[in-house]
Amino acid sequence: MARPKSFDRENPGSLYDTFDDKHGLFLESVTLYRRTVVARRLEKLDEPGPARDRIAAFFEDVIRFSLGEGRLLGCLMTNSAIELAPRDRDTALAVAANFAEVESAFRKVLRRAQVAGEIAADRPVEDLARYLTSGLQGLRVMAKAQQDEAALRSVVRLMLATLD
Amino acid sequence: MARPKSFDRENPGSLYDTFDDKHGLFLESVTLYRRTVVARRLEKLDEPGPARDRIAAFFEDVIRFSLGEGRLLGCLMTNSAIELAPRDRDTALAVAANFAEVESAFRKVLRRAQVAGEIAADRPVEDLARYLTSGLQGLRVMAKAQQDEAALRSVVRLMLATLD
DNA sequence: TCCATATTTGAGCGATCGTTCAAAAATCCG
DNA sequence: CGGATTTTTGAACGATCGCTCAAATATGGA
Repeated sequence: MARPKSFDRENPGSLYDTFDDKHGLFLESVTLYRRTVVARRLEKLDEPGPARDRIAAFFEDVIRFSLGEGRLLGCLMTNSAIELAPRDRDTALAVAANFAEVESAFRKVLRRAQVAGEIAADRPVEDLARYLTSGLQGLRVMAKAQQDEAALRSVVRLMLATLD
Repeated sequence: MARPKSFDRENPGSLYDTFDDKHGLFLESVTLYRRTVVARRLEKLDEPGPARDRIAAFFEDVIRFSLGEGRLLGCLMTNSAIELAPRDRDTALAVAANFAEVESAFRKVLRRAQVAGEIAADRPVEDLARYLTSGLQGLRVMAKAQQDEAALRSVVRLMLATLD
């Protein structure tokens, strides 16, 4: 794990006073990330306007981020799921809770779309929300290997077609 | 990176004679993985029978692997995409080539399905193949966080519905 | 002001990392 | 056989890891 010199060469002690150990510091970082980065992103699904457009805009944002600002780092939750979750129970719990949160946000907007008549009332909202969450993770992986914006957009287009 | 003691405490030299360095060894491992594990899995898409059933069986295999034998390690290509690709050009190239290969295998089976009349001739095979590849990666991430077989299967069900 | 207490500091511990290489052992050739 | 060559061996290097703690400094109360 990268560590700025100011934290471990000049004054590692303060870090170990505040958090118990490296693992504790990491878990706190995950919590902070969820409360800021993830929360902010999910809020976008709640914005006014046609619910389906909100979902499309959400994925458009993710693509832009993945190919731009977040090209190197990607998403901490996706990275943690792949790198840490299988061998670290605490991380696994945090990641599972995060995915549940994302799913919940999708459910909310999908129900809104149903009420607005944009999505048929008999579509399985729970399954669709999970499907979108999984598809989101797929995009994050794909974006790391090929920076082809048009390709990623075509994936999103087919994902959104499932809502019809 | 895990290293069996026999390789680096008893005789690290032989390893450095065979491969230049740790990075070279890793790239050789990726190549071997693609030629064995990935190739074997993709062959399943070529087996006889209705093409759509082949795709369904393929994803069923992936779910079984992800929750069973591969629960801890997962897929080397997915892991490499997330962990290494953004900072290592060689890995990025190998992962991109791998995903292209997966996509190509999906295209092949989708075309077969079109010829057999199982999938409408006007469906965009290229986009669908990429969509399935991305969806596959999504499953691999989801499986690391929640070992819920029914949930993963419901995702696959919706993915396959896109083929209709 | 003076002492007690709290905070900041960075040197440094033992472990492991990626890697090298001299010495020992095995193998080959005449 | 014997000597030259190749292979095997594991000790060890410098860097970095996660982490600790005594000493230096700052701060608070009397």
